[in-house]
Order: sequence, then C-alpha cells, then structure tokens
Amino acid sequence: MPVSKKPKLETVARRAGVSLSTASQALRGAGRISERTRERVLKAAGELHYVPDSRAADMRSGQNREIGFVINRISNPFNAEVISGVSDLLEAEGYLVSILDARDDPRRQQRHLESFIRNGRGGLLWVPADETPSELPGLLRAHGTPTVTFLRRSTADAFDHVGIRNAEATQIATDHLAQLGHRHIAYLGGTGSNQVRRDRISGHAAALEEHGLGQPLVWPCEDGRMAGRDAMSQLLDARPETTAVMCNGDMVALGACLALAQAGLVPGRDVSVVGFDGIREAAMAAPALTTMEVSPYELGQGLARVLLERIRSPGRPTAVTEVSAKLVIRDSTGPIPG
Amino acid sequence: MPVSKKPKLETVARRAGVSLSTASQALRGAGRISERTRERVLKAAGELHYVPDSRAADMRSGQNREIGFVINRISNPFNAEVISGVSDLLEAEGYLVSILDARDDPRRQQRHLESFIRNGRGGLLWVPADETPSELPGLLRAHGTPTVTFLRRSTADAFDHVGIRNAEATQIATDHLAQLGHRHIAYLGGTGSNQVRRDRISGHAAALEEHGLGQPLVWPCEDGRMAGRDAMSQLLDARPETTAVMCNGDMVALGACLALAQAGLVPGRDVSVVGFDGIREAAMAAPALTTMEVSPYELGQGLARVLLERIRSPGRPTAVTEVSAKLVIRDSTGPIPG
DNA sequence: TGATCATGGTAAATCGTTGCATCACCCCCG
DNA sequence: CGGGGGTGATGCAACGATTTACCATGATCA
Repeated sequence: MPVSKKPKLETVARRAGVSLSTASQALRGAGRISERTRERVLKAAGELHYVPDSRAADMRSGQNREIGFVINRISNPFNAEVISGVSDLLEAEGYLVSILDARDDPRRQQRHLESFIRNGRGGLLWVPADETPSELPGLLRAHGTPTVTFLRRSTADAFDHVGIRNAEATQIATDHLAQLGHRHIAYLGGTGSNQVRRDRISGHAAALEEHGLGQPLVWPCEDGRMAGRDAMSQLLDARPETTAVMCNGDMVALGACLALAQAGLVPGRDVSVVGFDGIREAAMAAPALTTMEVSPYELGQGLARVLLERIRSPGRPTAVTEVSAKLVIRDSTGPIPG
Repeated sequence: MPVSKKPKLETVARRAGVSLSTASQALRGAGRISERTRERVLKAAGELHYVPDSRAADMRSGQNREIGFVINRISNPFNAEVISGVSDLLEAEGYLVSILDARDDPRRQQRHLESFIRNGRGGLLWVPADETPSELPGLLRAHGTPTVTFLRRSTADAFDHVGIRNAEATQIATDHLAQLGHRHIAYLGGTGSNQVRRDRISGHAAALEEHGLGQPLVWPCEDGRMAGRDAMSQLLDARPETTAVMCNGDMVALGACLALAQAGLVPGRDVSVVGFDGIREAAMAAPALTTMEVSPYELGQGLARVLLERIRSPGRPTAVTEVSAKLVIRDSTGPIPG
C-alpha cells in the first residue's frame, strides 16, 4: 500500500460536488445546509477517511481543545490516579489530555512548557518543578495561557492553584501518633526544599511541639517504595528508639513497612507508620496503611474543574483551592509498644 | 495584571522596524540577515516574550516535531521506564513526546488516535489496545502518519513494529524452572486474549511439553502488585501442589512474592517465582526477583530509533524488530523443596 | 404582479507562519 | 558611465481550515 497523501477539505468538497464552505459547514453541523447535501458530504468524507486538520481549524477559530498536564514522575501511583481523574472529567467535556513528564528536571520542564506555548494548547495543568526559573510564569502569562498549578505553587501567584493543606494534614497525623503514646516520631521522605515538603514538616513540627516532643527528626529519601525501605532501614539502625514515622507519601510508607518486616518488626505494633496520599494500594496492602487521604482521583477531577472555569471565563480573578486531607486509620498505626 | 494578547510575528516585526519575512528569518537564523537587524529583532522578540506559533509554522513547512505515545496504564513501572527511554532519545533529537493513556479502553484509544491525526502530529508510538477496531490502522495509513506499534502488533501489519520474543522468553524461563526440578508450574497473570499473552502462554506450554509436564495451568489476574498477590493466594489455596509460577509481569511476580510471604512461605525456597520485564524494582526487591529481563529503558530507546528512521525515510518497507529477553537469575527461584 | 422572505449555497477574508522570487542599493571594473 | 555581482531586506503566495457577508432561487403574500 502506497503512503497516501492526507485528504483535505477540498478533496471532500470536490468529491461531494460542493464548495469548500458548504463542506465545512456540513461536517460541523453549522450554518444552514440541507439534509441531502449534508449526507453527500458526510459520505464523501467517510470514503476518504477525512479527518480535519485542527491546527488550521484552531488557528482560524481561536480554539484548542488540547490540555497539557506537566507533571513529575508519572509512574508514581498518586500522580497516575490524579491523571485518571483529570482525564475522565476533561474528556467528558470534549478535551484531550496529554501528559508531559518533566521528571523534576527544570530543563525538561522548560522545554515542555515552551513547546506547549508554541503549539498553542488550550490549557495547562502544571506541577512546577523545584527551582523553576521565575521567568517561566511570566512567559505563560504573557501568552494568556489558561493555567492551573497543582500541589506546588509557582512563585508568582498569578495562576489558579489547587493544592493540599499540607501543614494541617501532617499536624493531624502527628497528633494521632502522639495520642497513641509515641514519643520518638521521625519524618521520613522527600528531598530538597520544595514548598510542599516544607509545609508538611512544619505541620509535623507544630504537633511535636504541642505535645512537648522537641524538634523534628527529618530523614530524607527519594520518593518510592525501595527508597523508603532503605531509608527506614537506616533510620532503624541509627535511631532504634524510634517508634513511629510520619511519611512524605504512601509509597515511602509502604517501603517503610517493608523495612520493618525485614527487621522482624510488625508495623502498627512495634513501629507505627502513617502515609500520605491515599493511593488505592494503601488500603489493600498488608498491613493496610494508616494515611492522610486526599483522594487523588477526586482531586484530579477538582483540578480539571478549576481549569474548565478558567477557560470559560478568562477574566475572573485567580483562586486558590486547598483541600484537607482526611486521617484514615488502618492497621499500620497502633499504641506505643510495651 | 491584565490577560495580554499573544504577541505575534507581526508585533515583533513592527517593533523592530522590519518586515514580516525579515523578522521570521532573523529569528530562525535562516536567509541572509545582517547582524545588526538580527539583534534588533531578537531584542524585540525577547521584550515581547514572543514565542512562535508552531501550528502556523508547521502547517506552512509541513513539519511537526511532536510525537504522541499512546500507551496503556502509564502507572505501570515497565511502561514508565520505556517512556523515559523514548523521551530521552527523542528529546535529544529535538522532538517532544506527549503521553496519551488509553487505559486499555478501545473508545478512549479511538479518541486519542483521532485527535492525534487531527493535530497532525509528527509521529506516533502506539501500543494497540485489545480489540482495536480494524478500521483504525487504515485511518492512520490513509493519513501517512509515521507509526510504530509497540509490544502488541496491530492486525494489519502495515506499520513498523518493535516487540519482544515472548514465546522464546517464557520458554526459557519455564525451562529454567523445570531444570530446577519443578513439576507443578503455573502461569500467573494477564487477562483477555491479546497476542502478547497468547505467545507467552504458548512458549510456556512448549517448555512444559518438552519436559513432559502436561498442559499449562493458567491463572489470570489484572496487571499489578495487589492483583498478583490476591491471585497467588487463591492459587495456593486451590492448587497447593504448585511449587513454581511463571508470571506475566514483574509487578504480578512481586505481588506473588507478597502472597507467599503472607502464607509463611519463602519465595525461591518453598515456591519459585519468575517475573517478566526487568523493571528496576525487580533487582532491589527482597527477595530479588528472577526475571526475563527486557531492559525497558533501552527498549524505549530502540523504539524511538525506529520511529526516527521511519520519519526520515518514509518510503522504506516496514520492519519488525523483536528483542530477546534475557533470563536473570536472582533469589526468587531455587531448586524444588525437599 | 411586485415586494418580502426564508432557504441553501458560495466567494472571499482570515488565522500566523514560511519560502520563493524580487528588488533596491552599493561597489567595482571594463 | 553602464553593466555585473553581491548583500540585505521585502512582498506575496501558500498551508488548510472557519466565518461572514452576500447572492441566487423559489415560495408567499399584499
């Protein structure tokens, strides 16, 4: 089979014996076209496998139904569940969501965002990478791109934002641990100094102080199960008095449970573990994970809704939406042993 | 700050006091433009935050440097590692890769591919969902879209393809188990009847037959750790004589190890487990997983290279590339107990 | 019968770029 | 002084759609 040339509107129009504009209107169901001609056009289009070139269409009409989601680490289940929520809602509204994985690399992020502007996408969902150059938000604004930041706030708060009440959440979780009698609580996970982690640690610290438990013990690690496991192992060696850990994410928490099991300890009995995110696996794991649940799927839907509103009324002032995480107590936390 | 209008080439040209074509050439470094004017144009563009609209540019020049990757379940680490390989190579060549997650839903896939054609993307990497309507490949061909299918072959073999020698791999793995003395080997994981799984099961069956071990015992489950764990639990109940499982993927295998541990059994001693994929976690897990390694990152790079060649010489006949998986023996397999 | 109107269709302008042909200008040489 | 040859910049026609204003045509009605 030879590589055929793309059929264009003109081809369809000629085959149906009508003018370009008639064909265009017939295909989109716009204007006043008789049923007979419309059917002729539709038939011709079908036979030719015609698909309109939306670059041309969008350019003319000033529309674009493609949404970009610039995110870090798509493999993280939390992100994957957010993406599902976002896509389901936006696709139902006739948009297409494509994912760009910046992998926490500012250079990659820069390329992705620029190419995003270049292609005149209809809207942008964006988790700013750490150390995002301050020039980027300006660029986005200069182009009037409907943008919603997610989780991490961009330096310039010129965009809508959807995030989590991080400090509140870790405070609740740490309080839960303290009430169970734990006095040596560590904070496990996260690296660098992004806003999210800072807030979480500060909420953690606040709860510690409230219970007179001194300064936080922060034990950083990459995000992921194996990294969490290894960090927890080291923590157990270095600080054997620890009886509880507040984790920066469910994956890290699951890794921590792994390390405990390997050390012959039982999560929730010997050492308590609290996660953060509320991914599906948290509920299904053994032991089931106590976690600060934010319902990633629903969070994604909320995020999508904010973007839709921004697209529909570009003029309105920007808004910040923060959702509270809910403490879900399962088997990985329990009273202090002994 | 008011929502500003997108700056266009004309704005830049006027500000620099030159014509449209001069501005265009200056910005792209094409044509013969004096150093002085070029700098004037560049300065004007910078001040205006000008970013060219590549829809218009691509339309005119017939180029497009955006690649779409239509894949199922981006959260699967295997896919995530493939995506990394693909992106790294293509981005180095100046392309942008965006991910569309079809989540194994033919309708979603259809929407994604159509919108892909609409937007006249530069190239397509595609893992066809099960039950892909046969009309789709025709559509892609009719538009001359450079396309490479991945893992699963589309019905019409009109595209380049990169895949795995599945039957060979499971045969090697099952042979490994048989040589360790196992006589009750189950096949764990996968659902439905896609080509990949059929091939894997047939390779498995071939090895069983070779060793006189009868018909395969196939135990389906969704792809994922928790699903693998639950399926393995059921298998242990239903067929306690089983001493080895060949898994449809590393995530399922990791889940199977979980189930074994919960049942008080030790993977690699009481029951042997072989994975498939070679994701990073397989090497780091405890016990480390014996697996048929396909090096997803490198596989992704190979996939990207095939697409590049197709883009560069559209005329050449289509090619099928199949890579062999390599048996990597770690701790999750061992001689038959007793 | 002539004016009015609804109906169905078309030509032409437009979106923001690029590529080609052309042109103005200056310099140099016969 | 006229012609040849660079240089550097420009005008215009695409690219493939949408949108608007307008034009036939036949029906309706005073």
